[in-house]
Amino acid sequence: MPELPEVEVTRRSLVPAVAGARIETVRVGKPLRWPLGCDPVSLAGQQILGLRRRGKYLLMDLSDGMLLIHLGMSGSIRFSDQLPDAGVHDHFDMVTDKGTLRLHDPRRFGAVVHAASEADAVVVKLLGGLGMEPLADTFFLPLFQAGLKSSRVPIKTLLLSGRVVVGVGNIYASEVLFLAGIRPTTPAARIGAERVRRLYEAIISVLNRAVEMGGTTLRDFSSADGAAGHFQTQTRVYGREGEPCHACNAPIRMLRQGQRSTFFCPVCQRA
DNA sequence: CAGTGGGCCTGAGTGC
DNA sequence: TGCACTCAGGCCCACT
Repeated sequence: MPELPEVEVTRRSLVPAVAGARIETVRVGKPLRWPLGCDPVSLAGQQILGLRRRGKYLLMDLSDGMLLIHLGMSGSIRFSDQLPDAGVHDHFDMVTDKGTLRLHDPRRFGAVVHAASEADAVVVKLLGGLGMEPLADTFFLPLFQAGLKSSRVPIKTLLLSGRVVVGVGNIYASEVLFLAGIRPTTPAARIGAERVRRLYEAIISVLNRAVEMGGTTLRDFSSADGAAGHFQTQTRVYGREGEPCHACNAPIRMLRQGQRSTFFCPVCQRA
């Protein structure tokens, strides 16, 4: 589910709830992708100082150390002072004096990982290879251009890898390539400067708009206060195989790249 | 070194 | 109704 917009929507809905809260107890359920890396009891008494985001990771700053939270494919976070008893897919509960933060994740590709500090080896391992933040003012076109130039991988695959720019997942990758008029299979290095610029701008505008619309809710994503997103009504190509392109009426096509489906318009995306 | 594919999990949907 | 199979929003890691 969660690509950058969904994680950012989660972060924004969570900040007012958790900022300054004091942790009382932590309960972990079934194993997630990685172990927590600390005794849950050691988190009790700590204060939540802030909640940042890096790519699709949420970074929760504590009075001593931090937590890296990833939603994987099926994760979502709720925060409330009156949650029901934990269900079979609720694998992390953090009770604070302001309410309970709960990670719900049926597929358990998500994770909550403790790090002693930003310099902790686990932070380097998980965040070290990440590309530029597309919604930050550090997302520079020349660097983006250089990143594409140095790779012969299909552009869709490169976007998904997060090595050049982070946060563009399977839905938004198809969408931004459509807006830029680029075929998903085109080797990144072979895209002309003008189309690279259009792609750069499409990434910024699509992700921003998705955040404004509360993210994409295909199945069960919701923000921390339970609100569903609406961007799924805006997708031009994703999930529309066989349906007419909104721009030219040609049927949208689907193909597989690295076990992930890609949607594109064969007419609008020629280069 | 760059690039590819397997695997981690569960649930929903499809076709027989 | 049941079973086998495919697919789903991500990403690390072993391999070529």
